[in-house]
Amino acid sequence: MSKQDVPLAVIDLNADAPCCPPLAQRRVPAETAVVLAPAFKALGDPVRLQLMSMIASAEDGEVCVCDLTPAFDLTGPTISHHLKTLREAGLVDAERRGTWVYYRARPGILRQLAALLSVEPAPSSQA
Amino acid sequence: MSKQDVPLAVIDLNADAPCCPPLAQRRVPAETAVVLAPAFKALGDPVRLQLMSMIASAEDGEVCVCDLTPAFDLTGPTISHHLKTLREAGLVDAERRGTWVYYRARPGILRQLAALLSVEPAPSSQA
DNA sequence: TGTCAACCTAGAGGAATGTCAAAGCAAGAC
DNA sequence: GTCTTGCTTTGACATTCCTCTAGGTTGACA
Repeated sequence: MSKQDVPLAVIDLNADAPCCPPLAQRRVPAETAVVLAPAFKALGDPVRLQLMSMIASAEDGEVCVCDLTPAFDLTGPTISHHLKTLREAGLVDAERRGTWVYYRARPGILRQLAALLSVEPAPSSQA
Repeated sequence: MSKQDVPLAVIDLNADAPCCPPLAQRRVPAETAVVLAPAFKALGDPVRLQLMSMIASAEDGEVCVCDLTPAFDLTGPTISHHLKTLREAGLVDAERRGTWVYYRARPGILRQLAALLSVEPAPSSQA
């Protein structure tokens, strides 16, 4: 069922620990970039960024699609398409429970992306 | 020279302080998503992710384009195009000094993106 | 079993993106 | 002043993406 036959190499997107040093600390290798770029790309759409936020900030840790769809001026299939993009990027997980489908965030990869973007707290270097 | 006439509203991409609470803490408003999604989109390409990393991790704080181009199997104009994308997303700044053009990272927006993605350190909730 | 609701998949059309070759502009060398 | 080098811009083409309508699949309930 997993459509992603991308060779993950040494990078485990499910791991909770950061996979790589910050982007600003050492040059990101090509293989790492190929694996992580799709995750950023998935967040590169305003609708998906909001979907991701709604899912990740859910109190119960999960959200029903029936709660996501009415929050946008888009049709059901379009929302479904965006959710599929987030799923294939490894950012969320879906589970059908009875009639409804619930989405849940994967904090591991989110943590890795944040770690990759992290910068020294105090700029004070130039300017 | 700044081509971005996007209404930044209350979100200042140049600010050093995070503009918004983490994505997983509270739902990202639509206006915030519209402003920040292009930055993620710009990082959503493996070449640009590597370019961003090379620029941000430069020892002198800046990199000459002449050092960036030979690092990829792409033509000069293509690298220039990707750099323009990073520039328009507000992630880097360019400055011509003599014959060469130097690129420099903007740590402010990088810090904001990292803050938006930040998650609680200890999962320990499920799994 | 039949019917209904919720969600996903398939296919199509228009827009945006990635890449290159060719041309243009700016700065230094002779 | 003219030539050479370095980078960007322009134009073109193939690919990918976003959105929709139409149809399919799964589960609940009478």
